[in-house]
Amino acid sequence: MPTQFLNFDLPENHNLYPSTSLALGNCNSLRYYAEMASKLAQDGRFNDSLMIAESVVVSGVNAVEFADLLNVKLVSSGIVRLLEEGKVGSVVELLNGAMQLGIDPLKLLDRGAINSLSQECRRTMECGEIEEIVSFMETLKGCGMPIKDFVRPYEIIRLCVSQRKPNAAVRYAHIFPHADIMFCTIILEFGKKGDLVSALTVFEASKQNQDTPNLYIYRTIIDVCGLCGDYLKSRSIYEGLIAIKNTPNIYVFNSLMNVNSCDLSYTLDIYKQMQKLGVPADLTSYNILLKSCCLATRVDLAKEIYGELKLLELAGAMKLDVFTYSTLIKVFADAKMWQMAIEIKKDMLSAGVTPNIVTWSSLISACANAGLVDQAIQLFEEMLQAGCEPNSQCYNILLHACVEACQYDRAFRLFRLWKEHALQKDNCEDFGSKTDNTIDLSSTLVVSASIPNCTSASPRGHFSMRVPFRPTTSTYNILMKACGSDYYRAKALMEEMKEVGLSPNHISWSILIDICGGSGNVEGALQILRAMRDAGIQPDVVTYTTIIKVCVENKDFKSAFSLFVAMKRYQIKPNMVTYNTLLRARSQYGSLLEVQQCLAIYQDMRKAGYKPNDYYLKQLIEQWCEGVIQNGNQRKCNFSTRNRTDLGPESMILEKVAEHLQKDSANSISINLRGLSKVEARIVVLAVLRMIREKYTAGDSIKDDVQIFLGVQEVGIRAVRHESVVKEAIIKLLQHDLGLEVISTAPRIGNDRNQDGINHPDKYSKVEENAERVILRANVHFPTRRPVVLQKLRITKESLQSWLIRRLDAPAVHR
DNA sequence: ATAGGGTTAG
Repeated sequence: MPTQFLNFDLPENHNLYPSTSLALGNCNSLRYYAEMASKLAQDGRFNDSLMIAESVVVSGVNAVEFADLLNVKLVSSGIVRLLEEGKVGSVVELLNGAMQLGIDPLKLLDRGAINSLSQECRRTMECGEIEEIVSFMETLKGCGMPIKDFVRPYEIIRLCVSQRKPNAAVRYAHIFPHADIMFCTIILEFGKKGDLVSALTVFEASKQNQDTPNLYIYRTIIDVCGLCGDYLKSRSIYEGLIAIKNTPNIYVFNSLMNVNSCDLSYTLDIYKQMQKLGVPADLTSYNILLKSCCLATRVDLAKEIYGELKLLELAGAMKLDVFTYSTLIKVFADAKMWQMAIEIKKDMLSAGVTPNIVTWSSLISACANAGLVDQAIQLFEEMLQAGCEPNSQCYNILLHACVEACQYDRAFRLFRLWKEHALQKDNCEDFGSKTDNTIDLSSTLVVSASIPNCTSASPRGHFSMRVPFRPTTSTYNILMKACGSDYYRAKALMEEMKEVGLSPNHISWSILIDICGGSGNVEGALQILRAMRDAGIQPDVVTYTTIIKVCVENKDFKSAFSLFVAMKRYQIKPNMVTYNTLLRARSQYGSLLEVQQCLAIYQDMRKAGYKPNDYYLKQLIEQWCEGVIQNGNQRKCNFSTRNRTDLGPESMILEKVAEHLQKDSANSISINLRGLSKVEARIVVLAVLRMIREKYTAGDSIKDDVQIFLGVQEVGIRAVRHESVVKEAIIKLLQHDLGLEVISTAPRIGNDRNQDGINHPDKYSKVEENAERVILRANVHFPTRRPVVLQKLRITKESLQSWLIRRLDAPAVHR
């Protein structure tokens, strides 16, 4: 018997040894202890109450028998009181304690207590104490309470998601008998918030106590990868599934293909894998493949798939649906093949598939992309006649069609028409109820099918239908584009957007910048960029590219470059368009700094993984380098036509030039021509000379000879020949074209037919050539015995100096 | 349970 018992404030005549008396089978005693426990609970002394219960149970009494004798009202009032005092912990202990003794905690609770518990749940929820609420839920669930009635599971999940608490969410999921379903919901919710890290945490936790993977969860996390833009992650999740020798089902495959639809080759690969694993593709699989073709602009392949699908349909194995046809229409719409899109529509109708709003939108978009506004409007009317209600997106496509075709007035007329109808409707319904002058465009409007300016042969419809017209931010953005160069009109539209309760987004601001900058107002455009930031809208890569374009167009290269630096500081990754906009800034290079800046951008572009395939840039650099040779346009022209064929797309010339122009010219200059072709070597040498000239003009003196490394003899006769060709060309360039003094400072290898012969007797080279053959064979076993002979040229300091002075006397042509 | 349409920069 616990000694604490003695300290209790017990009623008179109590028996300190319940077990003894109970052993005597005294029913009254049991009733007595139950009452005592109840009273203690009423006073909030749960520990003591539990102690009695424990003793009773230990003495061999059935817990249920004892529980039946407890006074629910008393116990419940104690629970209510403690909850009011905020002592949730004690209540939890009581409930857990009862359970351990085999007493159903539900038997201790009346309606009032349950209400209090429910209130406590709500309070904890409102305080956002997610860990507490989950613990509480665990207890309540353990007691067999209907926790779903206390707090809706979705609320708890949302709280976990907003607080980024994946572990709490996992604990909560485990409360449910079918935790997997909860896991999916949770993963998806994290995904919708873009929190892939948390989603993955939940995913990993869900794998813990599972002998076989739940494919539903796998599918969900793959979808979430797509939602969060990390499609590569979805691949590793799929590989994880394959690694544990599990065959994914069609849902996993379809999701994986969908998430990776931006990569057609991968999608096709997965398609093949599923065939290999014996998972038959369904219509969704094919629809996703079509989507992937669409994204990859592979019209041919999409056609092929369509052909196969038609065969399958003929065989009765498939029934193409509205998704198939809509996607196909999109394929052709994007490819500007509007007739084909119309063909698909015919196919669809004859197959008995009804076009829906998406199909119609894609069809309208097909005409829009082809610049056929009348056709687009005709289709719009046809859609209305078919009883299909347009939505905002559809309106936007139509407006965009007008804008693309530069029919700005028409776009505004359509917009005004739709808006007026909305107002009419609004006035009819609650006339005079509006006190402010804001326009509620969210109501339904009546639109007549007869649209102004419709020159097509379409029937002037006398029907009208109820059409919801809700302009979106997109609608206004398109209209802002329709302002052409009218900056104030665009600005007014942005104001109107705010008045109707829409928020301008980064696109709206970018358009405004474009329009402002289009009129040559660089400073104004820069101001808008600042205003945008002040408004809390973060510029994106397009915003920056737009404003860089504005600067470039107005020859403000300094601002363009500093904007480029700024965007990188804001961790906005430039893309191909950004780089090209910057690199195409100049039609000719002047200063060394300009060239260095440009090459830095070029190198950055390469580092970012963009293919440097810019002939224009190469041409500019070559032009700049050639500028160092003054005499004769003839030679220059000659050269530029020749080198365009010589510099293949693989040429690393810009990289090489960049490398040399970055060198610190304060120290001695050296030029490394190893591995370069004749043409490339020429450009690099000229680039360095031009740099020297620029630096000299700026006040730097010539400190040393310029070293030119031609390469190391190591590859064999062929390489030697090639190198001597380069060497000859460079010597010719330096001596003949530029009048510089060149000294060859290394023992020559191979048959050099050059005339400069300062210190190379012919017999020496013969010996070397013979030695080469021998060494090549021996080299396999004794690599260290291979002689490494560096080919080197040197331009003397003195001749450079006199060259530079000559330069100054006769100013350069290319400036 | 999976899938589809609109707006910005070259």
